Amino acid sequence: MKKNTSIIAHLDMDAFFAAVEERDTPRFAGQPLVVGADPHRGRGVVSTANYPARRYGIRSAMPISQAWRRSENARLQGQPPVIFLSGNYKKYSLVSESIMAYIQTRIPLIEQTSVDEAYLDLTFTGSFATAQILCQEIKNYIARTQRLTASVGIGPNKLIAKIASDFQKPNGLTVVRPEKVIDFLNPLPLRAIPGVGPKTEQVLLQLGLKKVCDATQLPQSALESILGKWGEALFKKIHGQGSATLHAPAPPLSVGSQTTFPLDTLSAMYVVNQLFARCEQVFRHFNRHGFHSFRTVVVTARFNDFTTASSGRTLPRPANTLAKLKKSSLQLLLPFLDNRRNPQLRPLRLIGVRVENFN
DNA sequence: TCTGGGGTCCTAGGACCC
DNA sequence: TCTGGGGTCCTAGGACCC
Repeated sequence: MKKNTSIIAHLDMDAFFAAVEERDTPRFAGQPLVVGADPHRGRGVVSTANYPARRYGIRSAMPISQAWRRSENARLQGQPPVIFLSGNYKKYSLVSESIMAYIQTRIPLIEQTSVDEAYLDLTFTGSFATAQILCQEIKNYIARTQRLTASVGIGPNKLIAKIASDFQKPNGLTVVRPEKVIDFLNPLPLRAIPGVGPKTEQVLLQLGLKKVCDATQLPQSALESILGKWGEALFKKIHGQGSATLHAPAPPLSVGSQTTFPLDTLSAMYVVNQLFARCEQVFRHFNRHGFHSFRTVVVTARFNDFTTASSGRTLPRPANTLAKLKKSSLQLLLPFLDNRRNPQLRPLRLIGVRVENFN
């Protein structure tokens, strides 16, 4: 008798925030568009670039000033400039809720991992062919009712589904049957493996490891000696092993808030006011989650050279008042405003506060 | 016109305890 | 009559993800 294979899908909305804006404003259709920070004021990054903007080399997390430069270069060459929008996150989350609610009417078990992504357990369909039809129906529904596209990957576990959803973006539907997993992974760059970021990629490239099939030549022990415990996890991933278990949403382990100042500063009054505003925000969220107390407070400071330091304290007993949060975070902040934890008295560009250890 | 904000997980050293 | 050895908690930093 054949072993029971799980069938997992990963659904990922294409350029979600930008696609919603494009949909809702007809004159934006087909134009390069970026949702993110205001390129004319302040500091920040690209949140989402639509596909025309990506053709200018604009990517998520790119400094908005750099995106602006790319837009200007394109404009000087007679191409349409980028439309920059600050984003309406309430709207995006309503669109997301509507899509996820529909999916739940079709599929008993789903795990939403962000505003625009979810895993779907399609094992109940009994075959990859039926699962594919169901996913196509969901894509059709999203296209018809929301005028948005999603990319879907289907595989025997969450890892393969996730990689597959990224394989043919946008508007893709990629099915990787269990017997095709190795062939699917082998030619991919190692960067396509979730968890391999810029640093790990660099380490692996130095060793001549560029593609998955380069790394699968190595025994697990070699990856472990290169990457430590993460090497063991990576070994499993490049061999296609992953979990097929979907998880219910769990309460957060920490709640934080941070802000980058418009200008770097060492003004104690300004920074303390900003810190207290972050404390109030954190305290609102802490209460909204229904937690009774927190026991650890962490303050983060980022200096004008972009180095980041944090200082935390676990209280002798759980606390649950805004006053206590402000008092603790102020004590943790002060060393960043003088020589104790800021040797050259570098101006601060960011301050943040986070609470952990809930009850 | 340098580099957001909200998170999770892992590591490593020191304190502390039995 | 040189420095045991786990286990757990705490702190700081870093990689990564959306």
